[in-house]
Amino acid sequence: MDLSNNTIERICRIFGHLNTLEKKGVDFVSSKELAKAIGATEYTIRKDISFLEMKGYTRKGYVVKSFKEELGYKLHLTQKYKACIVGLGRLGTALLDYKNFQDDGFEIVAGFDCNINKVERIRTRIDIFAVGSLEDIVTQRSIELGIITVPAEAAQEIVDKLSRAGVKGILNFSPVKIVVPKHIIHMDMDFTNALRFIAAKFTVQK
Amino acid sequence: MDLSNNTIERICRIFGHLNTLEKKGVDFVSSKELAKAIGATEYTIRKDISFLEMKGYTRKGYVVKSFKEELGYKLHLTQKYKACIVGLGRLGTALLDYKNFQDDGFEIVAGFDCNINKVERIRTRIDIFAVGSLEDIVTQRSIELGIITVPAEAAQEIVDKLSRAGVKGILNFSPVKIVVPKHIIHMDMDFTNALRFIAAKFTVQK
DNA sequence: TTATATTGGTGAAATAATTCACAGATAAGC
DNA sequence: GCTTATCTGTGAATTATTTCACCAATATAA
Repeated sequence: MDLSNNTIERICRIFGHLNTLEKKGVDFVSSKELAKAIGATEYTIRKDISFLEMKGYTRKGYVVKSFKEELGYKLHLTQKYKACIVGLGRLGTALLDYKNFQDDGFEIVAGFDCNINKVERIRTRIDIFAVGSLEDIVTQRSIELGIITVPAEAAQEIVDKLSRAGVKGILNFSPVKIVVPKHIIHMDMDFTNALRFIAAKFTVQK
Repeated sequence: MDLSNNTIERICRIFGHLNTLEKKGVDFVSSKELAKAIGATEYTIRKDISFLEMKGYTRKGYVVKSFKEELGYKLHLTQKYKACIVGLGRLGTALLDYKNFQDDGFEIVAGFDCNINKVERIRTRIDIFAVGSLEDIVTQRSIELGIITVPAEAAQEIVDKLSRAGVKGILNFSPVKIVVPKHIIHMDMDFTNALRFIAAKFTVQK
């Protein structure tokens, strides 16, 4: 398959919404409803779905349960993923126990920090280690995802460690551009830039 | 001005990078260097800059200091913005003290939670209130930005309160689509969807 | 049973965004 | 002082994305 980032992003949101609908006991959902739920047009949603070669039913829409399962299968969202968090400041420790991750099949199985004192002090049921043992632990535990919550100046070093340890994806919360090998998927979550974006749009509207 | 979201996003990142360069004492920066620093092509960067009707110097690039100032002025990123955080769970309290916000001119001036006990328990220098007084406080203190870190099911209610209280922008960390009046700018930060996106790209590459 | 109103699927059209190509400018080197 | 290499600015070309238009299917209602 050969999908654009926009399409993948929307499909992932659709998957999340289907979860919600399933819990509510909804059986069918139309492209129009999906579009409204994730903030897109019905045309775009139908095109996205057609890229995945999936089918709905005339005058009824898509069957929530089977549609979600097929989507999950095709996008590998049904399986569990093991993740680790590097940098146990306020944000990192908050994410250690972030319930939504666990609910969605992303299990945090380790936390790392360069401050040994912190490693001893944090109270959590998740195993905490010094950054020095990152590569060993990530390899041993077959951790596939790295979540980076270290300060900007340390981010690239952690990216390199995670890359060497063999993670397949990185979610970067530090506010700098990181350089990541092409075969590793990564995404940035820059809070400050998000606020800047909002502030800029106050005046520079499209 | 009439800029696309992509352009605004990149320009904001450029602004952030110019800050870094200025602190390092760098005087000039080329479109190629900027492109590398924020992950874009030099063509795109130059186009973005041309939309803002700003000029660089042949064979030297852009003057870091004045360029940053002009950018900050044009995009209203130089002024201070007052923000509040609604929902003081792990993430919300982490953001209360998020240093990068303050450094970038976004000042958190209030926190809100529906749990009164929590309001009394949290130790921070920022004023904490019950959600019941949100509209009053936001209005009184002329808070322009609302940061939402409540659970999914409470998010829309908070959006409505913030809207009535007159905020100009909303940064939404809850994992649901929120409905926001058109005149209010908003942006979503959905961590779980970010992980989904990464996992989906493992297999569905573009 | 028939008509009607919805709903999906999809090629084509329209828009949007990015990249290219190259002219113009000029700092640096010789 | 002349040449050259490099850097910006921008119209044109290309590529990507979204929207539209409309057919096919079918549940629902009359």
